[in-house]
Amino acid sequence: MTAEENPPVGLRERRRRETLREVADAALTLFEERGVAATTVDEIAASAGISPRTFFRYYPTKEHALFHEDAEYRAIRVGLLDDVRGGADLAAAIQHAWVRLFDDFDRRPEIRARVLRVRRVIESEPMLLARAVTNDIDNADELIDAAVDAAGAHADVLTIRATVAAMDAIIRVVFGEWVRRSELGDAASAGGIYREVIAGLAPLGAHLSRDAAE
Amino acid sequence: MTAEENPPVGLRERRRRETLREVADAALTLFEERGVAATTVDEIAASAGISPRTFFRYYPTKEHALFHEDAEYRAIRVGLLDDVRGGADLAAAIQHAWVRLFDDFDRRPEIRARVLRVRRVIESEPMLLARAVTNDIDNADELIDAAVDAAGAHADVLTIRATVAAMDAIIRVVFGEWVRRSELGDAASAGGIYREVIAGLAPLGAHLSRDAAE
DNA sequence: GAGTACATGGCAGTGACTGCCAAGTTGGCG
DNA sequence: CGCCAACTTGGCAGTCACTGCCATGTACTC
Repeated sequence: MTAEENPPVGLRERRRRETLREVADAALTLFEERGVAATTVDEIAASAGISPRTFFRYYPTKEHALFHEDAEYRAIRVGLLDDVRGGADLAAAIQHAWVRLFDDFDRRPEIRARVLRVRRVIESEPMLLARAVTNDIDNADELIDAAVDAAGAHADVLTIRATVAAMDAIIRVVFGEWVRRSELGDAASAGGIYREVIAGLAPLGAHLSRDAAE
Repeated sequence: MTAEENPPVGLRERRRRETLREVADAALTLFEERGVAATTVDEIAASAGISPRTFFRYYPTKEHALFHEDAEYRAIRVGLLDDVRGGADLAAAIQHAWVRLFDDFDRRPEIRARVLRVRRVIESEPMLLARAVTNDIDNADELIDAAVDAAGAHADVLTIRATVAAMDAIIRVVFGEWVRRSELGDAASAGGIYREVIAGLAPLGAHLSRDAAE
């Protein structure tokens, strides 16, 4: 008996996931080849072997097909939520989650390669960057709720929001730089870039803690 | 002779600016009344007294009509660019520019009211929030270039990028909180919220400068 | 006052996305 | 096995955002 996830995986569900993935791959490839604007939903659907009407039952917009969340990504996110709900320091937990993902990139080239392809397309079109940001915002809301719950009655929601927003912004910069360097042929490590950014931000950090003391 | 801007303001240009503004107002009002998705370009155009075809000669998408940049805003941005090009500390200059704008809000209720209306609509639709972020990113590029120029040969572009991104993220949180509180009937001051956020971020700042020292 | 550059509006076309309906599949159950 | 119910798919028609093209008007130039 091949071990599958236990209860909620019927045969239908597995097919659905396969199709989801195939459509995402088709979209990614076409986006890379001819750009996002020049790719029609009809083409993506044809390339994935489904009708255009069905495409929209899998993804609400053509851009969404690019943001198919792979398993590793999801695992990291769930782990982060657990940590935070368990009372971990918010900023440290976020940092830990991303560093873990970045380390994964260095260890597993096939994951690294796919994420890099996706991020490269994202950086190439402002529209996609916008969608990526809305994704970040959605995820952030979940994280903020978790942190608020963990902090209990005396939760400082505003600070929690600001912390998450700042960390997200930093991560976006890391991805941007990662793509930029890789396009220059530099096989940069995302984790390395992250550490560079943190180091560079030390003066700003000092500035922040000083300002508050006034 | 009424003092106008000197060289590049013909009669045509003035009309254009008026129309730009009228269209933006029409869009804002309709968005507030019935939501962004439920408002068609035809309605906005009709309400502003132009044809739909002409609408697209003023704004590339219906969302863009919301992001009409008013004079105060532009003045602040230009001032910031000058400061940075003049060699001012980047984070301090950004902070200074925003605080100046926030103080303007407290002093001039009509500006405050309009910005608040716009931000309220923005916060109500994730897509608009995303557009706002991409706008910020575009403006950021200009600012980053200025900072890089000012720093000369030994400019640390990555740190500059990260600094600007982090500050932008913080400002977005401020606007979000400002809208949230104002919807609760609380006539909050954006400047006050900014100071609250900075104070709350002190531990994160300390965290950042400590991490870098490791 | 004529000529030119530009702004406007209409028209037709493409492409994203939705609701609706008909046909095919799948899964459960007697 | 056979049958019903639930679900999935694809086609069709419709709305709306947005674009290129062209004819007509309006503003600046000399």
